[in-house]
Amino acid sequence: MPKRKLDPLPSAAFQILLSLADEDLHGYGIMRQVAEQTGDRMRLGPGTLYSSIQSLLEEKLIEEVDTREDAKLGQERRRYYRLTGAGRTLAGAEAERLADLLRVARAKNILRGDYV
Amino acid sequence: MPKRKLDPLPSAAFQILLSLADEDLHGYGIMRQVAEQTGDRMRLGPGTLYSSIQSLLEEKLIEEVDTREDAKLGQERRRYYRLTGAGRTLAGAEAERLADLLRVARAKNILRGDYV
DNA sequence: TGAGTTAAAGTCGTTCATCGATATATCGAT
DNA sequence: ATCGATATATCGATGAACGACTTTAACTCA
Repeated sequence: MPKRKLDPLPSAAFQILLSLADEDLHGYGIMRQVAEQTGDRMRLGPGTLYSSIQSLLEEKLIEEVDTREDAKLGQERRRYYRLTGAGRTLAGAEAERLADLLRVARAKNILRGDYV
Repeated sequence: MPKRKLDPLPSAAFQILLSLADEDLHGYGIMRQVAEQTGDRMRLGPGTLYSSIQSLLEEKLIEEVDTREDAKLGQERRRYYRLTGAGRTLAGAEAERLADLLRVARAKNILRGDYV
């Protein structure tokens, strides 16, 4: 049987899934969204960005959406992406995994103990 | 100025720091502790384990402790490691970073919203 | 109008993290 | 005496991440 790629989910891929959780975005928009979402502490360079998008598409965790309704000329270069059901599920599982890790960290007094 | 290694902190390295947060352990013990800590969802193979230990030592995030007090014969092969102050600080910073990510995930309804 | 900036998608090569197989040796139990 | 667990370590392959670079188009504004 063919081994699944993106297992474990690379952190760049998780960032991308997160950024698409509440809105469809194009590549460049994902870049900005990730930077914003992490308070600029994490940036996706084009290398990581576009190759991650490629894998996510292959695993059908995101899909490209036709934006014919975007009638603005000069916007055709944009390629919008949307989270699939599988993508949302996987992002949730990854978030749970991180939450477990944080529980461990808190139990060991690595993190101050207030609500995360 | 010389660029710091382990920046960003690889997830295997974080796991190791976590496993050392409340007790000194030797390599093999770290393996088992990581597996236990993550409910067996994450395992460190020897390749990742020993090369990560190497980098962590170089960056003085962990240190080797002489276990002369362990008088048991036949245990001399064990090499015990301990978290340094810098290691604890860095682990904390990484945990904060993950906590931030989880806040984003929760805000976007990726994670069910109870206390992590 | 033309210059510079930002938006946008992408390629390429390098470095580094991760993994699994393999090696080697000791220990405890059967 | 042999087997499985303990224990440390190396090696080679794969793959993730990064940054430099490229190309094209649109926007700003002097």
